[in-house]
Amino acid sequence: MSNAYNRPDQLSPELRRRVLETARRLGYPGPDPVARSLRTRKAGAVGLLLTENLSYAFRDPAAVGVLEGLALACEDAGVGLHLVPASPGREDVAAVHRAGVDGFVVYSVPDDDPHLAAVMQRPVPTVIVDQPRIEGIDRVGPDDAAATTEIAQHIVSLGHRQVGVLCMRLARERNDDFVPPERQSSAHFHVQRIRLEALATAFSAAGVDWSTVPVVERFDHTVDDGASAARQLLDAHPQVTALICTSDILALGAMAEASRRGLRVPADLTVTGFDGIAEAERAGLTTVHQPVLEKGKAAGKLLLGSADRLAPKIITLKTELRVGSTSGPPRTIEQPWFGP
Amino acid sequence: MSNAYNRPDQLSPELRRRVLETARRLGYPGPDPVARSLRTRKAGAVGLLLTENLSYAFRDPAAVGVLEGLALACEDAGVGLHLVPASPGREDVAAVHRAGVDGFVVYSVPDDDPHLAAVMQRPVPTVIVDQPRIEGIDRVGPDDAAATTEIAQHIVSLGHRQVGVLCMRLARERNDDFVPPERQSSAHFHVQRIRLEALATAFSAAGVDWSTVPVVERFDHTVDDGASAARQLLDAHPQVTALICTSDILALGAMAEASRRGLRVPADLTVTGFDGIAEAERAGLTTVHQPVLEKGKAAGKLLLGSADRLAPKIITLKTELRVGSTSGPPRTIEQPWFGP
DNA sequence: AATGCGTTCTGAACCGTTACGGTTTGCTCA
DNA sequence: TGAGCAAACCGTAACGGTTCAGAACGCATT
Repeated sequence: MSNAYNRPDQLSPELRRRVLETARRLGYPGPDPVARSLRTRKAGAVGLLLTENLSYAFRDPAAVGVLEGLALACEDAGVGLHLVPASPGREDVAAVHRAGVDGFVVYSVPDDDPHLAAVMQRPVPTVIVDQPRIEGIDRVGPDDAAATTEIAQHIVSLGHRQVGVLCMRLARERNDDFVPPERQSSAHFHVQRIRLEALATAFSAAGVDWSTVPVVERFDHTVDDGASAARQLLDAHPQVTALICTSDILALGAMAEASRRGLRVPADLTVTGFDGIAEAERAGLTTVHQPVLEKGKAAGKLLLGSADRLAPKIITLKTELRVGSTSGPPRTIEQPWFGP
Repeated sequence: MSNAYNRPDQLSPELRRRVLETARRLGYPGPDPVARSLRTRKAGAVGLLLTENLSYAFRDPAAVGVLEGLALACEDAGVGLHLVPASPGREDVAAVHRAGVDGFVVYSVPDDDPHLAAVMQRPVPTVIVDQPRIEGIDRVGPDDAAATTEIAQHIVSLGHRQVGVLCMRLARERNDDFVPPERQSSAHFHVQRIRLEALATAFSAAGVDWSTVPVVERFDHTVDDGASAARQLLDAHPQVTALICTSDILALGAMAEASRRGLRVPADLTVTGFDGIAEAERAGLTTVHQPVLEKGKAAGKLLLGSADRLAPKIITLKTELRVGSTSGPPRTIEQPWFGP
C-alpha cells in the first residue's frame, strides 16, 4: 500500500496499478499525512512564533522581509510554514503544544514570554531571530550594539549633543510614554535594550549625560505611532537637534511630525532610523541597513539543517550605516539675548 | 497519563501530582502533538494554498489583507495557519499531501493548477477565496462582474470611448504583452476573466467594439509592472483616454507612467483601479473598494465552522465604487486639419 | 455480611502509516 | 531436476497518544 504510493521501485508496475485502482474504487484519499508524520517522525513543517498581532507583522516591511526569507527557505526544503497564533495578550500556550512541527523559529519575542518557555520545552530544534538571545540556542541577527554605536558616533561627529530617542516596545506591559532609566535597563525586548545601552555608552563617551536624554516608547509599531512619539518628545524637549529612532517605521513617523511642525530635515532636525526598509531608502533616511531577507533565509536554513549538530550556531549578519539626506549638523541656536 | 495533562477532573490531585512528577523526572516533554492529532483526527491547523511567490503575496496589500483576516480567524479559533509551499513553477504537489491540516483555504489560484487538484482530493473541507469558482465548493469573494460593470459604466458615462485595459496574469504561462481575444475568454484566473468579460459586455453595450480595445497583461504584480504595461499600451495606442486596471497596484504604476509622460490625470488620462488598498486611497485613485480583511476572516470562519454542513456556502462581499480624483471626462481631441 | 452505588484507576484497542524482515515467486545455471 | 539467488510480495510491529470499558475500591444502606 504505502509502497504503491511512495516507493514505485519496490513493486511491479502491474501490482502498483492494481493497488491504486482498487484504492480509487474504495474511495481511499491517499496516505494520511498525520499518520505518516507520526510514523516517520517528521512533521514537514517549521513553526514560526512571533508574539505580535499578525496584523502588525504583515504591515512592518522588516518583519515581512524576515517572513519572506523564511518562507523561501521552507519552499526550498519543501516544508510548510506553520504560523503559531500567539498575540501579545494571550496567555494560552496550548497552540505551541499543539503545533505539529519539526522545529521553531522565534522572532521578536520578549525574553519572559510564556510562549517562548513553551517552545523551549518542546524537544525540537529552535532558532531565534534577533531576540531574545538565549544561551545555548541558535541565533541569527545583526550585531545590534556595534551597529547602534556606529549610528551614535555619526550623530556625535555631526556635532549633536541635544538628542532624543524613539524606541519600540520594551516590555509586555504597554507604556506609550517617556522611559525611566530602570525600564531601559530591564527591558525584556532584547534588541531594544541592547540598542539603548549602546546609545547610552556612546553618548556618555561623548560627554553627554545620558540620564538627561529623553527616550519615548511606543507599544505599537506604525508610522503614526512614530509621529505621536516624536510629537510627545519635541513638545517636552524642543531643544533637541537629533531624533534617533530604533526603527525606520518610527523614523518615518518622526519625519512626518517634523514636517507638520515646519521643521526642516536635516537643517532643523536630524532623524535616523534602523533596518533599511525600502520606504526609508526612498525617503533618503539615514539608517542602518540590515539584510532582512537574508535573516529569514538564514534562520530557515539553520533550522532545517540543524539535525545532529552539537554546538549551537550563531550567525551574525552584516549591517551597514547608510547616511542619507536626513542627518546633518545641528542648527546653530540663535540666542539673541546673549548677543553682542 | 493523558488524563493527567488534559482531564484533571478525572483523577485525584494526588495521583496527578505523582504522574506529572515522574513524567518530569523521566524527561517526558509532554504529549506529542502529532500522535494526538492522529487519534483525535484534528490537526489544529488550516492550510493556505496560494500559488504565488510568497514574496509577492506579502508585497501586495490586498493579499496581505486577506492573509491577515485569515490569521485573525485562526487566532480566534486557536488553530495554526499552515502556509503550503507552492510557487508558480513548481509541479511538485507533495507538499499538499504532506500538510497536516483540517482544511484548506485556496486563494488566487488558476483553475488548472495541479495543487488545487491535489487539495480537492484531500478529504477535508475547502474554502476558495476569489478564485477559482468551483461547483460545490465554499466560496467567498465579491461579485466581480457587478463591480466591474459599475466601474465600466462610470467610465462610459464620463464620455470615454477610447479605452485601454491593464490586467494581471491570465494563465500560468507568462505573457507580458497584448492579450488576444481567445486568451481573454479562456483565462484560467477566474477573477481576471470575469472582469474582462464584464468590461467587454459593458463597453459593447455602449457601442464600443471590444475587439479594438487594447488589453495588456502582466505576469508579475508590482507597481513597476503596472508602469511598463501602461507604457506598452500608450506607446501603441496614444489615443486612449482612459486606462482601466484590474488592480490598484497596476493602476498606481499606470499613474507613475502617466506622470513620466507628462500626462495630467485625469485631464489627459483617466486611471482606475480595483481593490481599494490604502495606498490607492491616499493617491485619490478611482477604484472599487472591497473589504479584504473581512474576506480573509470570512474564509477562516467558514472553514472552521464547516463541520457537517451539507450545502456549500457562498459568501458574496459588498463592494463599493469609490470615485476619486483620477477619473474625469476625456480630453477634447484637437483635430486642426478638420477645423472650420 | 451482602448489596448497591459512585468514584478512581488500569488496560487494551484503535487512529493510519512506514520500516523491517521473512516468504514466495520466477529465473538462471550446473 | 534441483540448488542458488534476486526480485516481488506480504505480514506485523511500532510510532504516541486518547478513549472507553470495566476492575478495584471505599462507603453507605439493607
